[in-house]
Amino acid sequence: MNIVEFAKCINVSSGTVSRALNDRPDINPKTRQMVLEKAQELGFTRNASAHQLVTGRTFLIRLECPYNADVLSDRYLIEMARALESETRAHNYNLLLRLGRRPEGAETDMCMVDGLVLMSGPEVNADDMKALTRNWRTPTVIIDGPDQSDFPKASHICVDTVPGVRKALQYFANLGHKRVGYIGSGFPESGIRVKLPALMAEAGLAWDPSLAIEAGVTSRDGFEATHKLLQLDNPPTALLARTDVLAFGAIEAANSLGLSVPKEISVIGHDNVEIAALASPPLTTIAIDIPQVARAAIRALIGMIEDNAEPAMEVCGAHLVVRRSCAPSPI
Amino acid sequence: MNIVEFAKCINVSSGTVSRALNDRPDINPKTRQMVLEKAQELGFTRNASAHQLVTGRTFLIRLECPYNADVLSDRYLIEMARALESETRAHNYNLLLRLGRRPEGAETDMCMVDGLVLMSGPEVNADDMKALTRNWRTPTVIIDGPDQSDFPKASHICVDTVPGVRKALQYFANLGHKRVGYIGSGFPESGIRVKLPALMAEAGLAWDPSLAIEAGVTSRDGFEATHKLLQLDNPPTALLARTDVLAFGAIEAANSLGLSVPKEISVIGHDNVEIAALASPPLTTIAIDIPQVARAAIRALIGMIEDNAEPAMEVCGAHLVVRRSCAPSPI
DNA sequence: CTGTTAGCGCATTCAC
DNA sequence: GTGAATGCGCTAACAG
Repeated sequence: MNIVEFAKCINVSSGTVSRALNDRPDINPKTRQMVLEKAQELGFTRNASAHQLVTGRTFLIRLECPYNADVLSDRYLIEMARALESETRAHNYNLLLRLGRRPEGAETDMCMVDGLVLMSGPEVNADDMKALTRNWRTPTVIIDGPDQSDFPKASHICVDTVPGVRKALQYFANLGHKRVGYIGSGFPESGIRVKLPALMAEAGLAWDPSLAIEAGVTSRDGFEATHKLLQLDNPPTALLARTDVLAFGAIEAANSLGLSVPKEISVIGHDNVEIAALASPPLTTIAIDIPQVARAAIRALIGMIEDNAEPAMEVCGAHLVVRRSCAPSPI
Repeated sequence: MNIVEFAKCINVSSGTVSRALNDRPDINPKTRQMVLEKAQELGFTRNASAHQLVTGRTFLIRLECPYNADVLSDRYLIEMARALESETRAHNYNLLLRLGRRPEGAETDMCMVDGLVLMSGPEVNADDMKALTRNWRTPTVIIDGPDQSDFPKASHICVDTVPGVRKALQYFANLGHKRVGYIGSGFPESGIRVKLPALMAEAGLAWDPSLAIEAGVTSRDGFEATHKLLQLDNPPTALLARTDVLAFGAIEAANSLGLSVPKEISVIGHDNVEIAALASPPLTTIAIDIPQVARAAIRALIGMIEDNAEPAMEVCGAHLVVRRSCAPSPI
């Protein structure tokens, strides 16, 4: 049933139906009410394509993740998708999902969107971005790291882990720890590693380079790094790991040396991986407030779409999820 | 630029352009070639909404996950979304994402789709399904467990974990294990628990009910259950856990009793959680072949959409991902 | 406030 | 093989 048939059924014109459906002011409230009720009753739904054609709006937002996420970012991805979806839905938009790199060229896209959410990632460069946005003709928000790429036409939501690290170190300091070890990965580019001395100082902690050690990615790597660390003459009493997986390895290493976590040694991870809460002990970890990021992103995007707002820029800092892997310093 | 303007630019009629774009036979191949090249050159893209209006097709498929996944199914969800997205894209469709339960009523959906992929889940009932599909007017494929719900108008892809359990037990048997323990959760509804005696027999393993023990969901629960199991007079040499998280607890428990995995005790998990590959030892686990499920689902769905095919039904069994948490029986 | 009507951009007849 | 004309279902502008 189309709008004119439906209008005939209920003895009004198609114009009136359209006004009711679109919540226009120039209609008698009682008429609107009646139309809406009848629509429900007779199961009339307007044809979305025709609506789109004439308004030029699709109420579609596309989420692009143009990289092949490694296992560790899966959690981040699904949580982000979940948050973005619920946020777009709250604004009556639908979320289109596109994962992974696109084969070059061949973009016969049977689908127009009102806005774009671009997740930036390690393997994504400026040209990719430009291609994805078709030269920024569509309102776009980019979710990326603190070193924001320079795309003046797009909104930016920057997720910055440094505040989380800051809180973790402060937390250690408050628990009386003096010697804090760091198990990193990807030295030297790893942004955190270079900022560590300053962050330690900020928390009132002494900085000892021999306590910062590079590991790989598996829990075994964390295990081995921790083994070395704990066999130092003056070992750390607290450990900050670059990822939760490394942290799990660290806990294992401590246990294998007869040290219990958190009583004798405290551990903080990073990522808030799904298992972290279910591990024993439940892992304290640095986490990004994903719903907050999603909220900021969609707010900025819809501002651009609906109110022609200027590109916005917002920074979302990580925080600390306190569970049970930390305790006061034994020393 | 619309189709008629573009046509004028290149001195043909809009009809010809349309024929070229839609790959119709009744056009001179050279003309088609020319039109396509010019379109590329001038950056002409046809308006998707108008195309949709006139053809009634949107090339949109919606993925519905009408339950609030617990952390453990996140991995399953993201992997499934990834696989479905890549599969739909291969067929030139776009994937629309909808997660979580919908607020009842209020379905003013600004969006028409050609097909629906419904992930069934623990909290989903028949009425939910019916509401989501608008009484099965849209081609639908349901991805659910082996106890398929009876929706004759929809295609079904059933994921069945039993074959995975079968392979795990067979694997244990081949390694010479005689006493295999089971750490479950959610007794007695847990389908696997009731089938266990038969499956054990099938693998040539003796069935001892005292070796099947119920645990909760955290790794601590797995730890405690395993502790009990290993202090039996005649303890198992191999352990099958209902989830990877329980398996991690089991490994910890074994270690704490001075037993090394896999040398002295073998462990198999279930879910292929992201950390499983990065743990030490890397965990052997029962996993679903998600890309296979996605392929089957999209194939069935597109058959219904494009060829008016009958609802299909396919079963996808789980398999075993062998890593390094199992070894020959020490006894 | 409501009915009438002219497009929106495209695919698809029908003529040629 | 190609061009011209009709209609898809809706919104918005105009007339009453």
